[in-house]
Amino acid sequence: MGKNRRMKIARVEKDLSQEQLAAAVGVTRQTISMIESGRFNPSLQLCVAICRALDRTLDQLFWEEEAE
Amino acid sequence: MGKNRRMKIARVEKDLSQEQLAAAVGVTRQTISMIESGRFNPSLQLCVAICRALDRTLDQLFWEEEAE
DNA sequence: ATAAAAAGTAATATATACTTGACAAAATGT
DNA sequence: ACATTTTGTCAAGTATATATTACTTTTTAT
Repeated sequence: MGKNRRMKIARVEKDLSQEQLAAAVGVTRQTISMIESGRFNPSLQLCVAICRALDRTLDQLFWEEEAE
Repeated sequence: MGKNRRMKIARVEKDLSQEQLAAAVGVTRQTISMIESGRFNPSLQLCVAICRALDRTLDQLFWEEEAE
């Protein structure tokens, strides 16, 4: 569970503050903050809601290919 | 939150029982059962673990395009 | 340099994911 | 038809995601 830079970038590209994104997906600002800073494990539903708000898919924001 | 048929299909294609998949990802059989039958909201980490065990990505198992 | 907005973080509380144990129903193999 | 494996489901417990409130630090704008 590292930082989620992709999510932060997607949010900034959409010109949303953490608070605005939080309101859009129905959680608090703190929850968004902790997800971006990678120090917890959101539910699938929340991930999907974030993806829809930011016009991305799960793979684009939350999937990491493994090194080989 | 409907049934997750894609996950079940991917599991069967890999010839794994719910119990084997559960062991592979470190949860109980009941948890896998409830995810497949769509009556709860797994964590991102668990979704990722399931994807890795089944050689799929998040989009392949857990993303649904919206109708337009 | 100052003010305002945005973001990090901490403590306590609550909702819910997930476990454990157990039993029944359904599926599969012989 | 029977035995075995797999799956569905329930009740009660534990762990953790998320809320709430509040304070501090950083960023952005004037």
